[in-house]
Amino acid sequence: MKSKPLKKFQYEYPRAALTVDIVVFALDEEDLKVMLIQRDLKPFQGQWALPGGFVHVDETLDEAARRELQEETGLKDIFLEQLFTFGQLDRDPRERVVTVAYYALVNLEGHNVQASTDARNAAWFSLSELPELAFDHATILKAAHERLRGKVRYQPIGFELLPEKFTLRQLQHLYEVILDRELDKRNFRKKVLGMEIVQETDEIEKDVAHRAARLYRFDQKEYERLSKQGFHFEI
Amino acid sequence: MKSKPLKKFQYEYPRAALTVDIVVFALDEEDLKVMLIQRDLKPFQGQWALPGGFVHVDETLDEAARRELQEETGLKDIFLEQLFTFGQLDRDPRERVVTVAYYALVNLEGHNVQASTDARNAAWFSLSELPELAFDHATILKAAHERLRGKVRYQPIGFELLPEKFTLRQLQHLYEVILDRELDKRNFRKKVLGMEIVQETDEIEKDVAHRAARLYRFDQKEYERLSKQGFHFEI
DNA sequence: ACTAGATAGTGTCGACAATACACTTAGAAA
DNA sequence: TTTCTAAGTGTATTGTCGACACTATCTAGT
Repeated sequence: MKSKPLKKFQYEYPRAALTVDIVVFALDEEDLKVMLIQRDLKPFQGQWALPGGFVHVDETLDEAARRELQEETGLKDIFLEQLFTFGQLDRDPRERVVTVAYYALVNLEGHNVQASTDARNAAWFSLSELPELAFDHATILKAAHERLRGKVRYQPIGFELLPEKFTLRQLQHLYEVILDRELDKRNFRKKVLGMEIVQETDEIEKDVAHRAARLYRFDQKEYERLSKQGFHFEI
Repeated sequence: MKSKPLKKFQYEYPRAALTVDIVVFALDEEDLKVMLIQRDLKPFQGQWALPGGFVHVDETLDEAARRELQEETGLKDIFLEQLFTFGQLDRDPRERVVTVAYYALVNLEGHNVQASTDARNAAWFSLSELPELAFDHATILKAAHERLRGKVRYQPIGFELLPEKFTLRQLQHLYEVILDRELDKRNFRKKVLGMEIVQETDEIEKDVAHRAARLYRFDQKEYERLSKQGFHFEI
């Protein structure tokens, strides 16, 4: 049996533990997905939870979030943004734990999650078919979803959910899924192509059983240039 | 001399200290103001800083923010919202301190700050005439200012900066100061009165050396009712 | 070779919202 | 009574949003 470690870090007043939790969104043909981890330790053993863990004392919050994400899901170099900090007293049954929640956006094609993590433990869930979640993770997930819905309309973060080259149909589908309403194809194209941040490529999609659509690319540089001139993205 | 307290709270791993800091905004005739506290302890002794302090292990983050606000400035029952959590490694020279930043909005007429705090220590500063700030508080203040500018346009939080009854001129002035641009009087009135959340009272302003303007009141109930029906506030 | 099936791609019109713009009215002070 | 200051009010123009339907292109199947 492993001996109990010494508790050698001492403070004058009790301190909350600090964690990060990450809501990772991805998109497939049907739906918005979120990545969950099945817990193998108590509490909530066996239940699904957001990826996350304790913040080390020598790393920033962003670093902690990226580290945990890579350790638990294999994902790295993805869009990651702080969401909110949750500090309810009873959110962890063991002791006082404050968690800084993040949300991340990833395109499924570019990042193979299965290859880099234990497949028994990590899985994508459709937002409409969530299992019961550990801790207050359902609350966190809901907040992340609301943030995404709100933010996607006036900041071009949605592109993070798509491969580098995408069709306008994919882009429209993305907004339809996140905003949960149908959009008019012609009006959508008019609007997107009217902004000069979506760049036509000379490629078309492949392996489709119908007329192939043109591929476009998001022009980050141009977006930043226009933003400085007061341009305001909006869908 | 006071004896050194015992360090009786022990943990297996080192823990960051957790604080809250609050950016309190108010508005006067000219300008947007922020409340600062002059520090009487090291580090940054004598320098100006945001009100704030350590989170107790038995209180939520919101509770900590409200408690610190009342202790240090006397302000209570005011609009308060979480802003962002700052976790740079070197933001406090003593040790690792993570701070959950809040911003607050207060109307100067309704809350007498001077009466309830040590006047040597707390003061309002115009955003254009800030002193050098302790820690990373300049960064936090900037983030709060940006959040306010962004949020005031699509959520009716600006009213928190005005007295219960206000003239449309005051309301317009508020938006002009926060958004930092001039607005057209007729268009502004048309828009505000067109939304049904600003309620005419039968009073007019007093003690002005010109024609007195009508006073209006923000109708929170009506706003909530309309919001549920999909109404979207926007200035 | 032809057909069926599926999605790509395209323009106009009407409704409503945003903007620009100037004079009269009311009250206080001199 | 005059002057000063801000309150209060309407219209015309321009720009944006939303509704709406057909032809073009490619693949797969017969």
